[in-house]
Amino acid sequence: MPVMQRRAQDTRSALLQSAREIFADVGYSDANVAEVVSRAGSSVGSMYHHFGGKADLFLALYDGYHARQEARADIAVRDVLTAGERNPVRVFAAGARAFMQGAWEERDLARLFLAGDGPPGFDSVMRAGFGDWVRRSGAVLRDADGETLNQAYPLVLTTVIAAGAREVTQLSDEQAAMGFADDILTLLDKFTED
Amino acid sequence: MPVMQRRAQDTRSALLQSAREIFADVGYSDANVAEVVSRAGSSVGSMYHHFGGKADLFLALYDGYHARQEARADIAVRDVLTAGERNPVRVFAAGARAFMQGAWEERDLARLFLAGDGPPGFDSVMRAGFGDWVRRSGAVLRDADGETLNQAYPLVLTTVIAAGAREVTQLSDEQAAMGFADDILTLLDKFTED
DNA sequence: GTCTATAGTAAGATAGAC
DNA sequence: GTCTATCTTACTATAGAC
Repeated sequence: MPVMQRRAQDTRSALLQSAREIFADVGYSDANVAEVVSRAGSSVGSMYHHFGGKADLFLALYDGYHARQEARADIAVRDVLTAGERNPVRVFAAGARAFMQGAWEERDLARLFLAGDGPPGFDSVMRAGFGDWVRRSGAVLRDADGETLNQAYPLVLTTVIAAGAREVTQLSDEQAAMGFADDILTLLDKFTED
Repeated sequence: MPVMQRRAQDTRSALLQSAREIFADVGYSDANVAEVVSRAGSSVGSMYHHFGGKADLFLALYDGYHARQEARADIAVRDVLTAGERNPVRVFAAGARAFMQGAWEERDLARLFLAGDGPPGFDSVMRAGFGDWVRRSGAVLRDADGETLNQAYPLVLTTVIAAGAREVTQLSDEQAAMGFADDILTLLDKFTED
């Protein structure tokens, strides 16, 4: 991100905030750019100065969310390692749990991204990025046993956590949400034992 | 479906076939109706006579695919029951396997639907229908044990099979595809044992 | 039922003044 | 950087001949 004047930063932020509200409210395809710029108190031209268009606005929101999610998971993993945990399954679970908790906290955005309504191609972009994270974080699990791994393993990890996150964003009560998340983790445990 | 003259049926089929090819080729959002009717040797007016528009054309393709998938799974379950299988896990697995095999056989369509690029709201429509099937087919698994079920169980079944189907459509070799499908089923087994 | 032609509409994107 | 006005594209829908 290039250095930016104060006013430019403000415009950019206002546009992102407005887009976040409107996308979360009506979804990607039903949102229109005119209302985004209007609510932001900006203009179409300004929006196109800062972003490449509607799709790019959406992707910018995703980039921010994605970065925050990775940070949350990294911190959780670091914490559990600091606490002396060495069981790779439990280390991975700590990251996955933080991921689902983050999805719940930012459920307006998480719901949007997991709903499947985004710009063309977004679905696979998201899956790819998320898959990377699981492969990195889940690497420890693979090193644990020497035998040939079931090739479906990374895919199942990815999908189950993503599905858990999606489900959790539908719950308004935090206790219920994290209870569900823990049920997901219990099931994931069954993969790794025996 | 109302009774239809021969010519009307032909037009309808030609439109569906053309839509199938074009959607599979460039995806939903990049497809345009003009080319669909052109390739079908039909016309815009005719298309609007038979279908409600681009989205409806897409949904009609999905309805057909979905019906064929349910039929395949039902037959597989019936066959395995006829063969004397009584283990509910293996009965369910037979249905799930047929589902993934069907996705591979019609991978042009399956890829399209699982890619996440469809008319607004299609993703949740599909998830809902697919969830119904898993709940019906997976009911046997729940009756098997008396203990309180992990609430994440149906969700995990759904997502893992769907993800398996999506992955399988990417493989051009049938052996590789079904090998992957079996790896998925092996992992699902781990949920139900112990 | 099918076709051509065309009007209407919505929204994303661009140009160029300030 | 920001704005207004305009362009372009593409889907939807309709009218009316055959």
